[in-house]
Parts: sequence; C-alpha cells; structure tokens
Amino acid sequence: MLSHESPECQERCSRIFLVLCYGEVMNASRTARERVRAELTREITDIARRHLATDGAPGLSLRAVAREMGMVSSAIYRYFPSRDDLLTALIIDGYNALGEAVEDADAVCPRDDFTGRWLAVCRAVREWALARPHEYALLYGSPVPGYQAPEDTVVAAIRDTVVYGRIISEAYAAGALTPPGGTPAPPAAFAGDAAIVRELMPGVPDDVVAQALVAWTGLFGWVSFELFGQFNNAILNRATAFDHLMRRHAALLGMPA
Amino acid sequence: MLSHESPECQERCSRIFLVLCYGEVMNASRTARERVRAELTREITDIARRHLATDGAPGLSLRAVAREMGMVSSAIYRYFPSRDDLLTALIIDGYNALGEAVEDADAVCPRDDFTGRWLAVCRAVREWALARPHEYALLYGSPVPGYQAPEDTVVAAIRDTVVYGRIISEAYAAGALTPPGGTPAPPAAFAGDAAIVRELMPGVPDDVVAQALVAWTGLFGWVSFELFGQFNNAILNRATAFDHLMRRHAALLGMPA
DNA sequence: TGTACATCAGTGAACGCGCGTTCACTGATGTAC
DNA sequence: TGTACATCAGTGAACGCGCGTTCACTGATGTAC
Repeated sequence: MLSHESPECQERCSRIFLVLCYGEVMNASRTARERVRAELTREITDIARRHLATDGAPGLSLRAVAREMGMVSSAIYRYFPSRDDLLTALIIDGYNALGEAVEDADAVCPRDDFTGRWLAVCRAVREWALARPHEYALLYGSPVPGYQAPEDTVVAAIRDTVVYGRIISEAYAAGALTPPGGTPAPPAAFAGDAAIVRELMPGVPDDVVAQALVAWTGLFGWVSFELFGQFNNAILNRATAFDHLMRRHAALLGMPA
Repeated sequence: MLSHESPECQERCSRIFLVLCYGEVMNASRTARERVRAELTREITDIARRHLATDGAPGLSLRAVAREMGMVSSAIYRYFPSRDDLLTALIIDGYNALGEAVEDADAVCPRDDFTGRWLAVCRAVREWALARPHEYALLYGSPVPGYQAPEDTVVAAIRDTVVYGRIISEAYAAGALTPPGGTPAPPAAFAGDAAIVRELMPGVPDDVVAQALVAWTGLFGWVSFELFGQFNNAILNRATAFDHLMRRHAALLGMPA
C-alpha cells in the first residue's frame, strides 16, 4: 500500500483514471474534437450516475443512457467499450468523490484537534452517503452480480482511509491518543494480518491499530445500517445518535473529549 | 417492539410467515394435495436460494426457477403471486436462518459466560454470512431496486438482535457488565431516539445501550466489509483479526475477559 | 360405494417489453504535404 | 492556401437473448350427497 503512495504511482494511476473515465488524457493542447469527446464522456457518466440513483447498479443500462443522450445505443461504444467499463468509471468517480469530501472535511479543522477531525470525517462519510445512497451502495453494498472490479479502483478506494490513517497517526505522534486500558492485547498474528492497515497509520502500536479498526468498521457499519434500512422503526433522529456513537469511538481511542 | 414480542403477535406472525413461505398453514390433517403443495413451495424457494447464490437478488428470475423445476413459467404463479413475494419469502427465510444460527450458538454457552455468548453470536453471524454471502447481501446489503419489504419481515429480521439484547440485559443484571469509564454520556435525546433498541435490552442504562450499539454496528460493519470486498488485499487471516476485534468489543462493554 | 360437481395444478401461447453487443455504413473533422 | 487521405463519431439494422405476467385451456384430485 505504501508503494501506492509514491509519486510515480500516483501519477500513473491518475493517468489510468483519466483514461478510464474520459477516454484519453486531457492536456493543454486539445483539439476541438478531443474537447467534445471529453465533454460527452463526462455527460455519459453524469447521466449514468443519475440512472444509478433511480434503478440501482444492476439496472444500469447502456441503452437507457444512450436514449437520454439522444444517441443511438451503439454510439456509446465509442466512449466505453462495455457496460462494465462504464460501471468501473462510476465506481472510481464515486470513491474519488467520497475521498474528496473526506479530505475537505478534514482540511478545514485545526490540525491538532484530532477529535474534531475524526468527527468531521465521520459526518462527511455519512452525509455523502445519505445524499447519494445508490452510489454508496455501489461502493460499500452488495457486489454487482457478474461485475469484477479491476485493480485500478484501489487507489481511489482508499482515499478516505488514507485521511483516517493520517489522523490516527498524527494524533498518536502528538500524544493526544492515549491507548485505552482494560482491552485485550492483539494476538501476535495481528501485526502481519493487518500489515497493510498498519502502513496507513505509521508509528502506531498494534493495540491502537486494532482500536482504530473498531472505529472505522463502526462508522461504516452504522452508515450501512442506516442506509440499508436496518434502523427503520428502530432509531429515530439518527443524526444525534450517530454523533454520540462517533464521539464515543473517539473516546475509546483515547482522544480528548 | 415490545408488542412484537407478545405471544399473540408471535403466533399471528408465524402464521403469516408460514402462509407466505409455504402457501398455507401446515397442520396435522393435511390432504395429500396440501402436502405436495407445501413440498413444491419449499422446492421453489430452495431453487431460488441457489440462484441467489450465483446471480444475486436482482438476477433472480421466476422463469429460471420454473425451468429448473421442470415447469412452465406460469405455473410458478400457483405458488407465488409475483416475483416480489418470492423475494419476500427468501428474505424472511434468510432472517430466520440467521436468527436460528445465532440462537443456537448462544444456547450452547453457559448462561453466565456472557463474553463467551457474545463471541459465539459474533462467530455465528460471520460464519453464516461467509457460507451464504448472497443471502447476507440480500438482508444487509444494498436494497434490491424496485423491491419494498413488507412489514411481515420485521419479526424475523430482529431475531438475532433479540438474542443480543438478552445477553446484554442479563450480563448487566448479573453485574458482569461494568460500564466503561471515560466515555461521554449519551445526550438526553438518545433515550427517546433509541427507545426501541432500549426495549430490546431492558433494565440497561443508556450509556450501556450506546456501547451495545457500538458493538453491534461494529460486528456487522466488519462482516459487511469482509464480504463486500473492502478487506481484499488489506487484511489477511480475517478470522483471527475478527476474533480479536470482537473480544475488544466485549472488553469495551466491560465484560470480563 | 358411486356419482356429479367444484377445486386446483399445470400447460402453452401470447403480450409487450427490455437488454448488450456487432457490423457495415455515411459524413464530418483533422492532418500532412 | 488547397487538396488527398486518414481518422473518428454517430447511424440503423440486426442477432440472440432474456424477462414478468395474463389468459383460456385440460386433466387430475378432492368433496358432498
């Protein structure tokens, strides 16, 4: 995962992303044709994203998108070689949008307010998910039957987690994250099994890594429960309950209140 | 939610469940025709469940099920009035199967080994989900587009949660669940917002209810991450890491190690 | 115990709709000399 | 600056397939007298 953060890789991957999403690399000296192409490609993904919101991923149809574009269905193949490639573009776009929301939420907090940064990340995830439930479902819900995500999604997929890891790492380094007592020590195997998670929060002991995993799975567990209907008729006013639980997670990490 | 636990409601709902699943109430004096009908209805749901495992819920097709039954597609309508009703039966069956697995896991533990009971529940959920990923996705993953779950699913849906609530409640009553210190108190509104959750674990203070929610969302958050691919290339040997995290949740609830 | 009737299971054809993908094609846009 | 050629975008028809649901029907099973 560290290698994913090297500048070369970032550069290569963002090129792959652009190629995947917009059919080609955009640069300064684009011809008019290239401009139109990029624009139409973006229009296709925008329409597809809207269809996602009404019919969900399994119902996403190239023909329906083409109709709305005012094109004949086969014309879409100039832009995406298959339905799966369009889905991949939507997934990457989604991860990036969520990642950006999380980055932005973190960025406006004072650097040393670690509890505040964590809460900002939590709220960003939840609000992003509530605003675009089908996109969240595409990323964190049931896998789309018959669809196999390519490796290219990984960089985008962990953008939010990278932010989270940085918060934990910096909080621990600043001494603002005193490990909670009374919890069992992780087994020896944990270090190896979760090696990649540990790399996201360098310098943090396994005990804290484990607790960080508790908080992260707790965040997404809540959001999934809320979005997928498990809280229907069970929890009212979910915003305040969510807020409290996430504060609680911060406290369990040993962050100041 | 309390009203759902009254004997009358349990009785009425289990009748609804049987009617939904098997087309009629089974009783001692069934005619041969009724027996065949019940058998074929079960066969239909079994085949549908298998199809679920390969194509997922959105791809579930009455025609495909009929083909495998050796029937003409319209014959299915003798047993299920529509595709949605078949889906509902699968969902209720799924919740009941998971609920039963959880009940069984809890039942074999010594009553006063609350940590053991909690871990048994966790493992039962995870193992059930890993064994039938598409069924888990049907229950806890993205909602099936265009499908609206009827109210009848509620009783089955909370079977596992009822077991969990009982463990928490009994542990607290036995004094084996000392509330963790250093965590923020739930806001005043929490009691009302989570009233139904509180009813599942009677006699337990809000602070513990909140922590119990942390553990429960943590359990399903983990399982969803694991099943839906979020741990791919990130966490190896997930069983041991899962075990540790769930032990940690027990400790955070103040249960003995 | 036997007959007349009602109920039910399953058939087969049809309606009306959708989908992804391929392919030969026209006409417009861009490029090289 | 003008022409010849190559590239590209979009068309329209087709292939081959799928789906849920309705409806009039046949023939078997059950029931009431």
